[in-house]
Amino acid sequence: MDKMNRETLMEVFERLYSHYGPQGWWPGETPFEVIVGAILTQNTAWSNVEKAISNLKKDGPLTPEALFRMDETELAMRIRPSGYYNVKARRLKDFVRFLFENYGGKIEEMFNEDPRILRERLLRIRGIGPETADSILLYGGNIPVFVVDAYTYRVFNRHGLLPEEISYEECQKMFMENLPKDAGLFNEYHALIVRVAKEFCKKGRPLCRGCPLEGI
DNA sequence: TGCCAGGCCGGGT
DNA sequence: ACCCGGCATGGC
Repeated sequence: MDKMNRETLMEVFERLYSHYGPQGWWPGETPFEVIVGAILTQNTAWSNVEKAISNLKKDGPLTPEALFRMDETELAMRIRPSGYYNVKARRLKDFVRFLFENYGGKIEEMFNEDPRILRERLLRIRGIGPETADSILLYGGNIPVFVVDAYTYRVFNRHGLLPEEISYEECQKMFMENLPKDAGLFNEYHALIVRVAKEFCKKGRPLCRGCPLEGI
């Protein structure tokens, strides 16, 4: 079951990359927009997040200041298409408050923080768990941390590369200890996993005919 | 028409 | 340390 090693991990990447090419993640114009998207996409289809972000930009650029000023109820109404809009409005407000209290509302200043410390602090914000924190670090700050998500488990488990019962941290460690610490690589790798999962690794479909990882 | 989507929290064992 | 219900919209 667990035949994970450096060679396999790189082989998976090579296959996906040569099949799909670069994915150009994260979809978002600014690091702040990436962070907003990371929170809004929790257990939610990206197409819904796009509508929400579009609503947020309706009358002005999407900046920390704009969200800081916006009434939470108004914010909730705007992000309604992304689902869980009440909890997500609070999560966005909590993050922005954190940003202003600690880094003067400046995203660049936040990413000047030691990544290890920053991850810990992000995790203490309500509504930011391991995946969201790591997405913020990697796709917002270009910091080399590997993002693990439901697709990662499903793809690797279905191809017999990883045991089902494995924690987020363990799974992340597996990737990071066996791959060069390269933000560009981690960026593409995660995006490619999402891509192949959407096409060949849907829930309740054990067979993946034509999957680029077939027979690995 | 139900199931699913790039999670996370809080309360209960 | 896990387990589970709750949170909610839009697409297929």
